[in-house]
Amino acid sequence: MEADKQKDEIFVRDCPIRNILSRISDKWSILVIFTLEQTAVMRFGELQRAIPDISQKMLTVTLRTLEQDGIVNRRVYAQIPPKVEYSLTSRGQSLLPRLNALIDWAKEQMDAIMEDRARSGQKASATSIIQYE
Amino acid sequence: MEADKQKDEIFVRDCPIRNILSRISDKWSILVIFTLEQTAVMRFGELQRAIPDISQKMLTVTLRTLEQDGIVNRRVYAQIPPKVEYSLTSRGQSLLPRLNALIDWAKEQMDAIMEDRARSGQKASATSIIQYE
DNA sequence: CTGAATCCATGACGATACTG
DNA sequence: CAGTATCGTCATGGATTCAG
Repeated sequence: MEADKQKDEIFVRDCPIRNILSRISDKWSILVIFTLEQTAVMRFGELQRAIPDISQKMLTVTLRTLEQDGIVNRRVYAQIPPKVEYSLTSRGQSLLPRLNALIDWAKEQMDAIMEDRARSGQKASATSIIQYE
Repeated sequence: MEADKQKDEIFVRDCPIRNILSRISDKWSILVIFTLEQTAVMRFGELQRAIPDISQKMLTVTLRTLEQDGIVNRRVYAQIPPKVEYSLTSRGQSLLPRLNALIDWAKEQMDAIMEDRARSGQKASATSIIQYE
């Protein structure tokens, strides 16, 4: 009734799986989370240097979303020049083991998948930012 | 040297995490995987009925990708009308525990996240396709 | 029944410039 | 230093149509 002009923005299907996956499966969230795992507390500029490919905009957006989801803390110091520190919340830390389980699986399967995909014309240069032991 | 006209399509950063996440974090893959977990072998039409929101195109694309990654099997019966059955491969099944760990976490945190997000104007109708016990 | 092919809307993302 | 604002590009995915 109230949805005459525009479509209903409420979609019937949004299950927990999709909700959580959409939160961490964007382009940069995982990378930020793992970067913060290695260095518990980081300033904005540090994160940017640790993840060279990310733009300021996307780093900001990613951090804001992670903050909204209670995965990272954002601590602002009232000083000039500004100083803002980011760190994982306990919820963010509780996510790590699960994420690691998934990534371990990924590493196990990666070679095989790459071979399977070879004839599909898949690129794979392996310079990764985060070191996996 | 060979990249004069066009940009290099090879991006320096593609780490295993991103590679695997990008494979399962599209809109439908997870849903298909979990649907196939519940009913081991399903025909195309069954999958479509089990996931009402998905379009034929996206179901096809999703299944093709999952097949390329060795996560689902595709079995074609040479008959008219066509009959195609999909099922999880062993690799697909090995993914499930990890995925479940993540989803358990998601369920645990979901309520809290929703409350945190309330003031951000987040929609959340909870009619999910897959039942979580 | 199981797709393939096409067109198109949306939103994610990147580059750049500007600011307290 | 840590953002915000704006704009352009491109991939994702939905609707529709055609086909074996």
